[in-house]
Order: sequence, then structure tokens, then C-alpha cells
Amino acid sequence: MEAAPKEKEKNLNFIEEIIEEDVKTGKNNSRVLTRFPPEPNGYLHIGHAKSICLNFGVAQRFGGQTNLRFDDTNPVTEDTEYVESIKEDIKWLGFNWAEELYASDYFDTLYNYAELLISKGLAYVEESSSEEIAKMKGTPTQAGVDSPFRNRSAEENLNLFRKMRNSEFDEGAMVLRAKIDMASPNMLMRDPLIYRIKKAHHHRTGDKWCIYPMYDFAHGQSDSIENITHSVCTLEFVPHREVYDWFIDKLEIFPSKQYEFARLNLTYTVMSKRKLLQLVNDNYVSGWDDPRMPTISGMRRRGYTAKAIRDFCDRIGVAKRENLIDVGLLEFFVRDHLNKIADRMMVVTDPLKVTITNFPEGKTEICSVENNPENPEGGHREMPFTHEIYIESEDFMEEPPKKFFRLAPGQMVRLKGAFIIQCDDFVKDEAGNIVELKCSYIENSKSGQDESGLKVKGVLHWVSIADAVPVELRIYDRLFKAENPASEEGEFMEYINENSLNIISAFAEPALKAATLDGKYQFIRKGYYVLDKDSNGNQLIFNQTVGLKDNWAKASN
RNA sequence: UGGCUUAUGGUGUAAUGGUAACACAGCGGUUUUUGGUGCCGUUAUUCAAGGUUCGAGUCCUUGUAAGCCAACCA
Repeated sequence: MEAAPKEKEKNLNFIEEIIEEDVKTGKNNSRVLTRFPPEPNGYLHIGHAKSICLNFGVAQRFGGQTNLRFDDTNPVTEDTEYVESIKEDIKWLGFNWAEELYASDYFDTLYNYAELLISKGLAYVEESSSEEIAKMKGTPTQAGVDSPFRNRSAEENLNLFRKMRNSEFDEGAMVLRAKIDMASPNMLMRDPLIYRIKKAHHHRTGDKWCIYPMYDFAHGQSDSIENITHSVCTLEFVPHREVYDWFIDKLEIFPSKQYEFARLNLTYTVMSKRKLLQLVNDNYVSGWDDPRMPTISGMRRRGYTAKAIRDFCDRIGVAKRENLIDVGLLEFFVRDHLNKIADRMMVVTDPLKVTITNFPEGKTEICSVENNPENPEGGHREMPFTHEIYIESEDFMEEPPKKFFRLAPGQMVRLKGAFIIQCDDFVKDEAGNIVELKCSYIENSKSGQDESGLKVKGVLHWVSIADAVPVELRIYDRLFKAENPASEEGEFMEYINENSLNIISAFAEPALKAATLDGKYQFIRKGYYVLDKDSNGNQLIFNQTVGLKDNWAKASN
């Protein structure tokens, strides 16, 4: 009999509180329907992951569903490549949408809404240039002035708008504006533009339209058409809420409600699609899925798991305060998950040859090594132990400091999963570099059948030279040198870290030849790694997901 | 000379008028065939000034600071 898992009384965030209240009071018949509304003009990043976890999460929590709706009202920047990547990323994160929809599905309805507004005397065709429109808008501290085209008759407006649709005017010649209030303290209420002419091919509607609705005339209405109950977006849309509500009110359509939360900011990176696109276009990174990118696809290629990202999003919470979250917190959740699931492997990055003087040349002793101490069912693998092995150069010191639990003349260590060895001698080249160690192994100290009675403090990773597999390791550092490059003075590009990618060669144990693209590995005493898709038959390439914590290195600084 | 939003440890997030808590980071210890993991402990917080109240992080007033708003972007 299993004890009923006690529902942890988790605190609700402010959006969940609103929804809980709405469900309790029977608003919308207690129905909850949210939506995730990306514009298909770039790849999803960790900031979107926060929004996805929120939108899908609250719906799940309150028995509702979530639509995926592509906000594709600007054909110039949008593309199906992005649609596909966005769908893949959401699925990978572990969420399923109720319906896949597009704002462009509603172009006919939206057009009719516009005509309705015109006939109500609430919209007009503007012929001023964009510069003139901007000038007439005033400033935040100064009211705008009415356009000379503001008081045309509904008939004239309707006629002109239909001609706009029929491609009788050039781009920029005319726009449709809502007739609200040029003196509103909210700049967005000063007769916002709602339709513009763009003679561009749309990724879904092709060449059917030459006029496209603006965000403010598409988003709220799309929510309403889908009967979205809670439309959750980021803080920069707060001033848009008044416009959102105004259109729904004047159109007399289903009253979806907008709620805003603070977007995620992470240290040492940037989080806008525009900036990320610039990194891609200027070749600072290899693409949207470069492992240094904060994109979902980049993090996936880097080896981050969906669970780690979800746990992170859970932990950072949802509020209305501007925030800058330490990327170290994300890395904590990555390590936390990987520690439980990654197979341990041995890889030597800076080899130092060790000759086991009392182990016969040509002989191979097979060692059975545990794959994951955190997982009893993880099994074992075989590692060959031979006369000559590699260890890390930094694991030997001729004159060790106190508490150096590694190799030094006369000192003993355990080779992980194999034998205890003792350093008897070392060889230097003409330049004084240590090039080889002469060690003896303790025959009855083999892992799992140790009868030596010896206690050694240090445990080293190692690899048999004859069996070692040369591999390439790609080790990543933060993309930017400034904590918050976007808020720093000058261009964010000035703060880019030129040394964010470090490629090194290394020697791996033979089991790594069987590495797969979705396998997760911990290179013992080094970090977590995944096979990169750039690997081929001749060359295995691994990305470092994140390094292991290293208290020894920290203490010696 | 505008409007809107927000202010809680180093970073985030809770506390819904009644003992300021949780996570990460930091620091110390312990376990360990990874100087990893685990476990234990610990440092540190209510923007300011008034007011209401038996009692204020929470309510009121006045400040201060930060963010957003003047794209035919979303």
C-alpha cells in the first residue's frame, strides 16, 4: 500500500492566484485556456522557456489547455524554418499544445473587424507619412494633435481601405488607424496604426494579402477568437493592455484578459531575438543552435536536459519585478539532473605517460568499472589496464603542497576502478619538463577485490595508452564578459567574450567509441559532456555541457 | 514636464495585518574508489521618512530609485 503522495502546498504565483480565483468564482464557466504566441522570426530561447512553462503549467494545473499560436502578422521577417524549430523546441521541453494556430488564419476575420470599426466611425485611413504621423503623436509629456485625415466619412474610409486591400496604393502611402485619443497619456492610445500595406509574400497566405494587421490589432482579437481566458505576456506589453481591451470592447467580442509578468534575464548573455540574430549573422557563433547560445536548440546541443530547464523555470518563479538571474542557477539544475543520469567515463585531456614497471608489457587486465554511482542499475563497463597509461599532468607534482592527494615521488593513489599505484621515479626532458612517471602497481589492490589493506586518499582517472581513443573536446565559456551586456554602456557587442570556445584534444577510454548523440556522459573529475553532431567516423567530438564543481581549484586560489 | 509598472539577504522567490522563510551562491564540517554527489551546520534581508493599529514587509501619505511607453516590429 503506497502512501498517498502529499500534495506539496506550493505557493501560487500571482498569475496562478488570479486564475485560481477565476476558477473558484466560475468566471468563463471555470474554463482555462492559455496560449503561447511566438512570432516565427527566430529561435526560441530560455526566456521563452519561462513563458512556455508558465502558460502550459498554469493550464495543466487548473485543468485547462494551451494553444500554440504563431503571431505571423509581419511576412517580411517570418519564415517556416522558424515555425518548425519552435514546434520542435516546445515538444522537446515536454509540452503538448491543444491546437496549432496562426494569426494569419484570422486575416479574413481581422479584415472584417477593421471594416466594422470603420463603419462605426472608430477607424480612419491615414495618408500622412510615417514621419508626419510620428510628429503628430507628440511625446510622453506632450499631447499629440489630430491628423487632418481623422474626420473622413465612414464611406470614404471604407472605400480607401478596400483600395488598400486591392493593392491600389504603394507601400507606405496609407495606413489604417484606430480613432481613439490623440491626447491620451498612453502613447499607444494615440490613434494606433492597425493595418499597413506590405507587398510581401507571406509564409502561409502567400500573395493573397498586401495589407497586414499590426500586433495591436491582431493579438487581442486572436486571443478572443480562440476564447483564450488568460493571455499571459511580458511586462513591456503593459501599456498595450488598454488598447487590447479597447478593441475587444468596441468589437464586442469575447473578453480575453491580458496579464503581464517580468521576462527572464540571465547573467552574461543577451535575451532578445534581435541580438541573438546579430550574433548568428555576424558569425560570432556557428548558428542558432551554437552550444553557447541561450536558445533552446543551443542548450539542447550543449547537453542541457529539458528537465533541468523546467526545474530552473519552476525555481525562478514568476513576478513583476525586473530580474537578472545568475546563470549559475541554471547550471546547478543541469548538474543536478545530469549527476543522476550521466554515465561516468574517463578522459585524459593533458596526458602524462605512466609506465607500470611491474606490470608485464603486452598484458591486458580487464577492469569492470561502475557506470554511475548514483544509479545502482546503471551497470558496469570494461576498461583495459596495461603496461602504459595516461594520467593528467596536473595529477603529479614533484614537490607537492600539503593536502595534495595525488601523485608525487613516493606517494600512492588509486586509479579509479583499477589498482593502487605508487610513484617510484619520474623522467624529465632536457627542458626540465616531466615527461614520464615510473610507477609500480599493488597487485592485490584491484577495485572490488582489494586485499591490500592500503588506504589512499587520492583517486585518479586514467586511460590505457594502447587503447585510448583520440577525441576533440569543445569547452565553452560565457558568451559575454559583462554581467548584463544589454544594459552596459555602448553596444552589447563590445562585451563579447572572444575566448568563449576552447577546442582541445584528449584521450578517451574505448567505451566512448559507442557514444550516442542523446547519451549523457560525465568525464570523471572533469565535467558533463555530450557527443556533438559534428562528429564523424574519423573524429569524435564532445561538447562540455558544464564543468564539475571543483573545490580544490577554488581552495588553491 | 506625462502615464504605467516595480521596490524583501549577494541573486531570485515566498510570507495574503500576528515569530521574515525557501532555493542558489558564500562560509565551516562530515561522508566518499570522482577534491563530484550526499548529509549537517552557518553568515546575510523588508528603499526612505512620517502615519493608522495592541501589532505593519503587508494598509495610508509623501519622497527616492529602477524599468517600460513617442517602430508602417512583436
